[in-house]
Amino acid sequence: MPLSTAGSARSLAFPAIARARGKADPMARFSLAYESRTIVAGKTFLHEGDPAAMFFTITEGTVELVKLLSDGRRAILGFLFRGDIFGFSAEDSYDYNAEAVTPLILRRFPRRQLQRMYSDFPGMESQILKLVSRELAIAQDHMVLLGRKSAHERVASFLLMLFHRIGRRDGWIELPMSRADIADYLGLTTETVSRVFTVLKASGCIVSSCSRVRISDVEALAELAGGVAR
Amino acid sequence: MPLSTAGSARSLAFPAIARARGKADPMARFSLAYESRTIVAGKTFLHEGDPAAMFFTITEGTVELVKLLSDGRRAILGFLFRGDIFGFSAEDSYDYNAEAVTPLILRRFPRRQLQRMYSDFPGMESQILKLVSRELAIAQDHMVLLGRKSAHERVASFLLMLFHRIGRRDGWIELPMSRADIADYLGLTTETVSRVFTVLKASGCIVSSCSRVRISDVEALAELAGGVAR
DNA sequence: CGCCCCGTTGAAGATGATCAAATCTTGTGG
DNA sequence: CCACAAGATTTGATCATCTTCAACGGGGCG
Repeated sequence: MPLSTAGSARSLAFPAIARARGKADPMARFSLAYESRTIVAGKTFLHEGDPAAMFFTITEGTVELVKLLSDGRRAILGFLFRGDIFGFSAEDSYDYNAEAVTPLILRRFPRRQLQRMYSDFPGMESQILKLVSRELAIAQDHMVLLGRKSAHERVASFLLMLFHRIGRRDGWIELPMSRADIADYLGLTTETVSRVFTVLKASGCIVSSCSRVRISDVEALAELAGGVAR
Repeated sequence: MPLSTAGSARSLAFPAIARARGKADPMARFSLAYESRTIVAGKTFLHEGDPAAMFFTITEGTVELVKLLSDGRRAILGFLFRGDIFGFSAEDSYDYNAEAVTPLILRRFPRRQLQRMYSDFPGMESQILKLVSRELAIAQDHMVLLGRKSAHERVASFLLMLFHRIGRRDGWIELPMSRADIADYLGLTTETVSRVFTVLKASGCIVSSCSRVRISDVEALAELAGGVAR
């Protein structure tokens, strides 16, 4: 059972689950609740305000978490990839939408079993806590980006993040999301994102067609991205 | 990692601790670790990258969590008030600075006792998890603000948040932080913050002197703040 | 084949930043 | 208690970045 999360969490969640699995009975019960589900690209399959009955892991595909303002402005809180887990909430209802960026295969679990899981599998709750904490750290970095970085820095940071998350060995990144999605994630417009891509290409930092990017000069890009102080 | 908080933390952290306290022995041991400490206004008392040995609760005063970019740009992740708790981390080191906005009285606790606390006091870890989850939800709202709201909307949202957190019965809010702090929190400049205050005053939404604000027209301000869609 | 959506590019405009200076606060010492 | 200095806030003028509005081209899919 794939419980994991952004990047490094993968290495944390799996051992916990594996350990849990060994203990047979309660986990077997839990496993029965597994439900694999496919979702077409573009579908909003989880709505803000809905009772938070399930949480999910991504078997295949890319998800985006979306918040909307009443006048239609859109903010993307984050992108999620294979192995990531989401749908937890302190509240009884979701507080964002989740959309399928690509066709999805998800597993979903009833949240009401969480409490039982916690007591049945000591260590489970710690794993979840670590997961959420990491999520928060990522959110904080993103706040710095949104509050203080220029358009160029935002796009550069985004590409480096993507490369780190889903970059392939040969250096290419497949972009599952549209320019509009990138813009809503970075607090920019599609036009600005597009223009920055053009500049980065012209300056030799990246090679890119529409849905693929290769970072050809990591240092230059990292320079552009503007790191945090230490 | 960061368990800081806002709003709801007050209602969570203290009861948890209080309940724990009742249980005598292990908690007594824990209590011995309590250490009250005063800190002068303006001091950075917790540094990004330092080993995360302690976590804190605020007995009196206001704290800000700060991230710096290498060129000096500053982002404030959040403000913390009496009763808030912070300094948790998924990592072994803090990943932000904490500064005293006002003179502080803090209690600090050794983080290495957390694990013991969790096992000694069932329910404790759940409280912490809830706290962090709430923190994350707040961070997500702030990302929407930073990514998609105008200067006016940001300031209006900020004032409403402050009123909700530390507003007094008579409607006045004491602003413990400077315009520069507000700017770094909202992703603006001090000049812009100041100008927006001026406009809000002129339009009759607020009454304000330098370090005090009264919201005279909550509806108008809420309108300006621009809520989330539902 | 043709349509439609997406991405790109161009031109003009607006919001907020930057630079500069005046005014107000606050804390200190006489 | 007052004067003064240092810092914070406000205001003004100008500028830059990014947005908005508009149009064009290309690729995928019916």
